[in-house]
Amino acid sequence: MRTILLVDDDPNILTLMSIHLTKAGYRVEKARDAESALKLIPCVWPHVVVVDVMMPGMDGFSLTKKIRDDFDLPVIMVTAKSQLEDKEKGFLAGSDDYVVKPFEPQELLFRIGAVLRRSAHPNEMRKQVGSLVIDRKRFDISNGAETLWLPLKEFELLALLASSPGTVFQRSALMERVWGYDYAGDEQTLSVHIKRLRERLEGFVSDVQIVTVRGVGYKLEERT
Amino acid sequence: MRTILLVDDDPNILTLMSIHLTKAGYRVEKARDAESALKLIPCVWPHVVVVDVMMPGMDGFSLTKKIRDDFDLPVIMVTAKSQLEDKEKGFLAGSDDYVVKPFEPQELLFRIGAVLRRSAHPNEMRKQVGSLVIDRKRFDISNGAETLWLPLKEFELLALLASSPGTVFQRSALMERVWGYDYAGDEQTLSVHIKRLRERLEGFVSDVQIVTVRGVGYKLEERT
DNA sequence: ATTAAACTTCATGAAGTCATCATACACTTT
DNA sequence: AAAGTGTATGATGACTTCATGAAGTTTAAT
Repeated sequence: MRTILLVDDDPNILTLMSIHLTKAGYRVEKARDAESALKLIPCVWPHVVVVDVMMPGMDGFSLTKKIRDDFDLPVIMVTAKSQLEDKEKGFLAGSDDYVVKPFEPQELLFRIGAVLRRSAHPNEMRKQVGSLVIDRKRFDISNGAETLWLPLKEFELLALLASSPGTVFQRSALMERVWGYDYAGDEQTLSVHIKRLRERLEGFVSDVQIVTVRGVGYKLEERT
Repeated sequence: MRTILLVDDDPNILTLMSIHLTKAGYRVEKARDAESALKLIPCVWPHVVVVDVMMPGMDGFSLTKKIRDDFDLPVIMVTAKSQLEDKEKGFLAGSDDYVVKPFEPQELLFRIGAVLRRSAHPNEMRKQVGSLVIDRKRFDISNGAETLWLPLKEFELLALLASSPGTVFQRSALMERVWGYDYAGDEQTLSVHIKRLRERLEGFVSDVQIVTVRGVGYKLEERT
């Protein structure tokens, strides 16, 4: 079952959309403002976030950007702002779709469907690779017998690599997604974190390892 | 560089959109109808297809469905049909976005950008020639039984040659695309890499080989 | 304020890739 | 057959890239 997080300051709209989405078979979570949405995301890990632009406090553009930067989840913006420059701001913030109010609830459903079809879900709550289980909700990993807590960066690195085991992630891509696209720090920072992560994994699981692909990046591989 | 395939029976619209897209840095291919679009796709492998709904012959809905089924490429539908049931047909056919005419060319650009950001580009990720499979995602090659890792340059060379088996690539073209258009190094560098690549392939696959075309370049050929 | 943990940066070294050169070979042309 | 051009091959040193250890900085908790 797929979870949608709705963010809108108008409780009527929230309820209305919620009804349609629930009827269509989605699990729906609601937030009245950006701040609570950001707090909610790590708990419910929605598959898509539907964001209203005009809200008190942090607006929809900033929220979208933050969701994309911090969680890399798909976002659909919903708003009465139909100006081209608003759409531009929306897509620049990282929105996957931009729906202008008023719209038919059905259309939102179609668009959610389209976004879900195309999206990888790098942030699944629980992901298993070999005997290694990465649990985003508890923010720890386990090997069946014991659980281990990892520092933030190492956890995110591992979670990202584990989102597609076997796939090589370019160093630049890892940096972008763990540190943010505009991070200007040392290239070697990544190497150091990979090293520490390896040290921790070594004593913890024996059937999963981080492999260096020289000139490209790293991948998480299941040893056979 | 990203390639967009435009499919529309109206040559004016085709030209207009083409100008905007080219200006935005995309490579643009055009087709006047569904049939020629389907023929063109395997040749140019676009990253996104922009499809007009109303066309003589096969319409946009059927074309979209076929593109999704046969090639799994992202599709953006563009049409004057603004009815909800048309949108439904569009999204059901597998469309990734649906833009109603008239629209600002800029908006199409934003939406193409959004779709590209989310798409996995399955065509570029895996390619098979004979028994040889080149996997860009895993950054390795396999012959059905075992997998082999290649150094960066060799892998890119092979991937490029394999993108169009049987086609001769000029030496200059290979250099340009693997080393960059502004590379000023030795001409023989390419020969050396081809040699190493051949050595590795020799023991690995028996039905595919790199053939020298004297005075021109190289091609990847399937031995029959 | 003190301390510990996490994170970043820096310096160094090892491993491996890559570019280059010299030379050998193959095909073409005269 | 000889000269000329284009490609193959082997060897080598320069260069990249990454791993690692350690020092320095930030952050958070006590």
